[in-house]
Amino acid sequence: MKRKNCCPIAQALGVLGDKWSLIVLRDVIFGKKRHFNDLLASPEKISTNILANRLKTLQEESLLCCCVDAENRRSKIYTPTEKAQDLVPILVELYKWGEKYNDKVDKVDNPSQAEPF
Amino acid sequence: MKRKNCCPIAQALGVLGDKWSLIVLRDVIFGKKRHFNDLLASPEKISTNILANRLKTLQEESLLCCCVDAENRRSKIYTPTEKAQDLVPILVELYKWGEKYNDKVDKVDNPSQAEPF
DNA sequence: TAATTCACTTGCAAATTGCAAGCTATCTGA
DNA sequence: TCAGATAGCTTGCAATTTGCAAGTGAATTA
Repeated sequence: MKRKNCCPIAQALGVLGDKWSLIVLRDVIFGKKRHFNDLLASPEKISTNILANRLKTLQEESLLCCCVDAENRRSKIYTPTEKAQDLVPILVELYKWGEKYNDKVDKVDNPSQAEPF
Repeated sequence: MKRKNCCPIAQALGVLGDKWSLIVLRDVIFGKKRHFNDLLASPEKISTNILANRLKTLQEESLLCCCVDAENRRSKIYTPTEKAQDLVPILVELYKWGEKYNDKVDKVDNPSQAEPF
């Protein structure tokens, strides 16, 4: 979704306004997850093709950088850029809003998954 | 996208994490747009079926309420709830991030559309 | 060297989006 | 009063995106 000549909100949403980008960034920024399989393991259950695609586009948007693990060359390390770190206030506000309004969704049904993420 | 038993960020994104919901809410909250055709006219060019669908789901999520205009009964008035007003900090942070990182996208090509939204 | 692991890729079905046209109830002007 | 015009949708259909399962190839470990 290209959004030229738009307000900054629409421009931000052009990069972040999909189902998965902010979930991946949450895990990289707060969860300190660095590997493909770490990111796959989050409770939202992203599928492998979507994750691979999101990692690609997030690199194209300069939100993640990727390097090969020096000690295990089949493993790649994804790290957030400063541009991604600057998403922290957005993620914090999303957290606060989600906590205020959506946090009563069947906590009881499966308490074993009650951890934040 | 139902996101039970998830962190508040994922729960918030379950409601807001699509291409259009936050654009519509931006126009209702900041643009003070109240009618279907006002919302259709935003520069992002949402189509009628998507707008109708979003207005429906945003009502189901208690983010908008809808009433008939007393003076023009074919017209409906959509107003943001308190739950929607509480999205202001999220929209502000999105604005700031979008302004910082994505605001250099061809301003020159069409300066007539340089207004925020 | 055989099995395992990591990071994907592929194929395909289902869901969502986008575009254009049409529809119904209300309203406005002659 | 009655022929447009207008507001808010709905419908049909093609294109794009998502989701699931299975498979691939290089690197690593047993």
